[in-house]
Amino acid sequence: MSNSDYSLLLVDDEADILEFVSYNLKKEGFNVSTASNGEEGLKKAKKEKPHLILLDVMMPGMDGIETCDQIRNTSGLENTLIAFLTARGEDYSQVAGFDAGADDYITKPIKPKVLVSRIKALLRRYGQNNQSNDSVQEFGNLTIDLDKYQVRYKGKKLDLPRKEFELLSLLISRPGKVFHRDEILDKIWGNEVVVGGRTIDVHIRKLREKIGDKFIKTVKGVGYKFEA
Amino acid sequence: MSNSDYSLLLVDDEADILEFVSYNLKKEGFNVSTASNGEEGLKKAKKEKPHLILLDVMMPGMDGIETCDQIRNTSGLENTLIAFLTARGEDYSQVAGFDAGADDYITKPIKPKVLVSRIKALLRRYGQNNQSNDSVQEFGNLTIDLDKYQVRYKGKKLDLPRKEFELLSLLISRPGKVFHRDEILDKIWGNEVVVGGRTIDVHIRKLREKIGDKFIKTVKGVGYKFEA
DNA sequence: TTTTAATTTAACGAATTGTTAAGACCGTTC
DNA sequence: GAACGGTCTTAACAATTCGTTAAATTAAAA
Repeated sequence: MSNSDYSLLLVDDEADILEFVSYNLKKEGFNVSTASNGEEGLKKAKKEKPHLILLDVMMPGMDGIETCDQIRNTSGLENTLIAFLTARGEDYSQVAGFDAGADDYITKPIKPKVLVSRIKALLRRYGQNNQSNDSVQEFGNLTIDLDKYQVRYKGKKLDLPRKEFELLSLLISRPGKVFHRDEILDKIWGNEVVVGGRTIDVHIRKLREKIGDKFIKTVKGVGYKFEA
Repeated sequence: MSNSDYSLLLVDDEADILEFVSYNLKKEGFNVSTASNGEEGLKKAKKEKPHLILLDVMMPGMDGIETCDQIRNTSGLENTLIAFLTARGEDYSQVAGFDAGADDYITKPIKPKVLVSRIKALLRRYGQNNQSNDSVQEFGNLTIDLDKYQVRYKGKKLDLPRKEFELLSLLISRPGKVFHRDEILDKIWGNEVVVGGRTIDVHIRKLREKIGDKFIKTVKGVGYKFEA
């Protein structure tokens, strides 16, 4: 799972901080949305169901602790990750924060890199809990499972030899994209290995033998591509 | 679930801290065991399988980061919670800590109440999963009990030697997934042990001798996988 | 048509894994 | 502490699968 698979909600009343933190998180690929007070945060949380909510503690109106409480009591958000992000490092509020059901309590100032590390650590566990380890991709009657080195064609299991499997994986990694012969050699054989000019073709042949001619297309003079 | 249902392992080279922290955690009802260096910590972790490990970063010999790495690569401990507990608040080590797979990074000095809050937060969210593990898995006429180091094949009890059992457990931990030879060596032999190239095969052979050829499949050039 | 590139086949050689047996190692028991 | 039993590792060789090449054939482009 990459960062772009996760959505974060950032709640803080200070526009500067909102912008600075949000900028840094977006740069890392996260999907970030923001709210400038507790009420708005709660509303957006309900609507967007983000994976993680970053909450400022001190806010006018509904403060962070209370917002956290409300979130925890909202059906569908009981298990959302919540981290306080605050300038106060006092014991009282930290303990209170955890008591309100927070998963982390991060004190400002904090460098972006460190913040990102913490967020990743939180999400890492989250992703595990909601185990959906799908390394499986489907294209019509063709299924490929990267982890299991397993290809299914028309429901039948196929055990492809390594090079064939890697070649297919590569093409599938970006469906539609044409991979130049050089590129294929680089990625699968490595640039120090030298093989004859027809080697790729033979493997393509064997693949087509097994999964039919529809998926792998030749682009003459250039290379091959996978098409769904 | 109360604190007394959880066991913690505390690893620090300073006896004072070990005693102080341990005292405070015990007072809260946790089952606490201690180790005064990385090697000892790793050993105890393997034996006791605690719910959470508190690791000092700076230690003579194997430091916290390395210890964390090793723990993460130990079969059965991949998902154990790890929190660094350190006097250093530098960015580098904090990021490095999370990169090593830690779940929290706590900087000293910290008041006992706050520490307990953090620990509770960690256990609250993630401690549940590793609880009440069935530890018994069934695949047709094959049964494996992780806790009891016990395998049954066609109703017969099999007492597998340790390495064979660990190898089987590893493969079974993610049925279908292909484990690369490197990966197997890492997880079962550890990355500092060097063994010959045929060692894995021989163990696989012995396993197949005992549980038949149907379960363990070879993926040539890659590794092995378990299939139900 | 001529030329160039891709496909297909079969066969060989290389690389990987399977198998067996023997010895090293370790803890236990007498 | 000597003998024993089981485990782990290594080494040597066999078996198998895989990858590559070459050469003939077909298809596409100029």
